[in-house]
Amino acid sequence: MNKLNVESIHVSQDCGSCPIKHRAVCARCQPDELEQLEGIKYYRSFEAGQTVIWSGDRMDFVGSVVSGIASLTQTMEDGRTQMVGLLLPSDFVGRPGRMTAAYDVVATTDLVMCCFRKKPFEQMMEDTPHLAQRLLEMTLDELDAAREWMLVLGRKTAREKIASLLSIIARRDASLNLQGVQDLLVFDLPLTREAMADYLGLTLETVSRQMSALKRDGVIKLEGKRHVTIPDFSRLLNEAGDDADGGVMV
Amino acid sequence: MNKLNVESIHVSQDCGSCPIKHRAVCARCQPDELEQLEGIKYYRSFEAGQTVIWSGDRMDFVGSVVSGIASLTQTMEDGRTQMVGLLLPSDFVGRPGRMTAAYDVVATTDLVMCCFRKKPFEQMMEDTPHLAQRLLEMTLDELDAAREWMLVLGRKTAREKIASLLSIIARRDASLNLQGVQDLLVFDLPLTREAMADYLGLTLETVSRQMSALKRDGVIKLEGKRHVTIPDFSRLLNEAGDDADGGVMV
DNA sequence: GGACCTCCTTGACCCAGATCAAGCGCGAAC
DNA sequence: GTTCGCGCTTGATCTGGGTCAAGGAGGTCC
Repeated sequence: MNKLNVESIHVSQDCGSCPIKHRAVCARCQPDELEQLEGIKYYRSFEAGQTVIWSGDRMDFVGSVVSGIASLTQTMEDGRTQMVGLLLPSDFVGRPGRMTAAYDVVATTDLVMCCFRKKPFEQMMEDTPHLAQRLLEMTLDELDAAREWMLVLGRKTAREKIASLLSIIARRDASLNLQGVQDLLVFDLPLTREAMADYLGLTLETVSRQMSALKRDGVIKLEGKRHVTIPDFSRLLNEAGDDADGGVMV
Repeated sequence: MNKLNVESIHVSQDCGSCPIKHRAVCARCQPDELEQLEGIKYYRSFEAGQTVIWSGDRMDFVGSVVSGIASLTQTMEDGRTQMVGLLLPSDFVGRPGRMTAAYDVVATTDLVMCCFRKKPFEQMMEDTPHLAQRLLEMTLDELDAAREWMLVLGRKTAREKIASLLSIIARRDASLNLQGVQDLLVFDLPLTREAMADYLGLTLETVSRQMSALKRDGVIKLEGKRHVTIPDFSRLLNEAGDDADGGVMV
């Protein structure tokens, strides 16, 4: 797992065969606009655990996650940390018009990013409305997700927090694999217990205990530490404190 | 305080003299675009405590807060509530392209909004890049604020949470009154203890106790329940767990 | 004046989750 | 094989903030 993933380095240079072309910032672009983008783009790969950029660093690119998962993290002076975003394939990194990174960006799994040089990207934003329109849409979605997460952080119990996180990962995983949310869901957790704790505002011990409790109660099944099976998704949603009505896909 | 505020109903119909014209969605619009906006806009006033719109309701307008404060709130089935946004003058309400409201919007103080009919506003968004550009900028700012708040909710102690909220209100109040953040700041809290608790993920008892503690320790002074004096802003920032370096204005 | 709000404060007690600590499982390095 | 070390689990104990309960301050209405 720690040796370099060769496949992820020799990535497609061609937007036409890009796996995220339907959901990324460039999703609305016309062929000529894509061509323009190809001229300012380049790929970067990171191994799990590597830091993509530190908060406060000068940032001369923006980009999309092509494969793998990255996390946005904030850290207080005394070391307390809070994850404030989970970046999945097609998610956008960086902010046009801003010089420096506002958060630490860390590769949670092996990661491939499609980066655009910031200056020309900003210029294109002004010229081609398609880019800005799509970015607005994506930013509004992220804002909704952040607000959803504020409810989790502010008002949910530890058990509900874990169930919320699992249901989000399960739902997204199902949507990546192009299948609806069925009753039976199987996936691998892409996060360590510590990363889960940082996302949920808990300690890793509490995460571990609640995972054990959900397993004991039959809400989830665990093989090893990471392989999760969810026998009844609406049960999980119930545990998360959400309405159990919707297995609605995003 | 509960009787209708007549002044706030007879509001300006003229964008030229609008108090938020430099910061609202329309800030980038050209004179002809403003004229077009004037054609689809109307004002609405609300008394403190009134609900502007309920989550899930059909929403056929978007708009800006002109004066007063509104809050975005999420509620769980069992009644637990979390405030997920504090809307100040110039802040935008609603999401173009979405049919229904995602959150409860409540007037925290007496409130005046400048509303645009949604359909024609969406059309204008497509036609005039200035609107979409400004909205993107504002949405990115809100996303940053939401992420900042995730750190507060997930990792800060009750005392730090209160200090964080007070510093945010103090800073914004200073910026509204067009004065920098000085050492001595005075303002009226626009929130009840309960609203503060809903924002901070605490109970109102804890809010009250921590306010008393901060007063006892000389971090703040209180006259009545709402009138706050901050004798040393950097001290407050310290209590909030933030770097005490910056009295930087936004 | 008194009655009755609403908003807030304070005290006593309790519990969910943090903290501190020990140890397990498993893959990598030697 | 043995020895690391990392990620994780589990137990014992502590504590910050929740819960329950009583009452105060100040405003409005009669």
